Amino acid sequence: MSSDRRTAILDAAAALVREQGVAAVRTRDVTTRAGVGIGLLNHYFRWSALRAEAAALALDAEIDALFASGASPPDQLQAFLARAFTDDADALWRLWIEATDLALTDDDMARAMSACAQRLVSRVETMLALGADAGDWTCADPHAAAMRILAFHDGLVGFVLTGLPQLSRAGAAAHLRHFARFELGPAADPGSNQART
Amino acid sequence: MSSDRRTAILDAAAALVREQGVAAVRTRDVTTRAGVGIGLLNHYFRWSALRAEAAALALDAEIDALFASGASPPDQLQAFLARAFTDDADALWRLWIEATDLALTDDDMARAMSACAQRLVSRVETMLALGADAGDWTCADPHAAAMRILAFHDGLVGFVLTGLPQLSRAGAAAHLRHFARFELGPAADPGSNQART
DNA sequence: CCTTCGATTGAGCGCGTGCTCAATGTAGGG
DNA sequence: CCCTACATTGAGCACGCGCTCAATCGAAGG
Repeated sequence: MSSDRRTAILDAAAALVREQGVAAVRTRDVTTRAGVGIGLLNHYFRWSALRAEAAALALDAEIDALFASGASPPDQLQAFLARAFTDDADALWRLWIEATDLALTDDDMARAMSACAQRLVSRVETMLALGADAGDWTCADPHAAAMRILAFHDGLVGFVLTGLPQLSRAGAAAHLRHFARFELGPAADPGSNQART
Repeated sequence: MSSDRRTAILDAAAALVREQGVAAVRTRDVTTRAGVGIGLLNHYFRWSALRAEAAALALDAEIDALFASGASPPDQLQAFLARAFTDDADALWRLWIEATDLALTDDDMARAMSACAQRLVSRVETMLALGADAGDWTCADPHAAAMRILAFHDGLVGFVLTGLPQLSRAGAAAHLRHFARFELGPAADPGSNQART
């Protein structure tokens, strides 16, 4: 089927968006990368819709990778905390920030990001709930706790990426662990020492 | 002195930026509002520099208003917590988010916002330190606490403004109080008796 | 008065970018 | 072999927007 080219365009868009963020990518970048003519992109997509779909693809893939279904809740939490401030995650968070910002004025992006955000919250929420059930930590209200952890996480990521105000990766990571301990109790602290057995 | 017109342009830019954010305002909007020709704006400014200066003006004024020098630390904290999620503050936070985003690619904005952010942190920091000295609450590391509170605050504001993920103003306010209690101890939250919603 | 010179104006330029559309390619049915 | 229908192409269009620059204004000095 000829939708080879269609998916080629979508994949190229997702890859570029993942690498450079949503703001920097142009239609011509996508068609060049996909090896097709400019017209074909507009035959299959509107740019705002393609851009939104590409961003959602890239982010969903990342979210899925982060919360690997096989891992135990403490391992998932550990992965989440560790992944937050590594430099190879910069492009990802930058994408998140730019997409969020675009969603303020772009309806397609708003729709796509709404699903993404929903998904992320529910992943964190179920992780927290499962961990609480398993006795890994205590968490009275998983949804509220997920919202708080994500809010704090977003704030810290913003500081690290923009430098407004300046905050080192190590400092941000320490703050996030500090907060996780507060939310989930001392048993949940994965960083200082693996005391749990 | 002819710099009447210059300051008229700057004031018009600051007012527009305050009302509509940095992303939506155009050079022609500013010259129209200031009642001058398009050429005069370019005679006195480069757009990126004017936009950055206008944003800094608007934000600095707001920061100063928030931390009125006469108020006691607990009053200042209450004002900060209360001001976070009123609807008339939406435009302000939207401006903050857009300016932060722009700073990623615009050097002028990055410089201006760096000073702004620095200022905000130091205001919160001294408020926390003064309150701790006065026995209003306990705070071992005012700078770190200020960074954490602001990070959490930024994250919540982002959620409320973008709806990604959805979060009510009331929920956000409750979370912020929750966090303040975590940072400063129970003594810091006058409304904490029935704060949970 | 005239001259000079900075302040001021706005039509128009340059450029980036999403998108159009007539032209061309190509595969399948008759 | 033609015909039809869809895939594909890319030069060029439309539009927004920051910025230029020749022209004009106006006040101060002589």
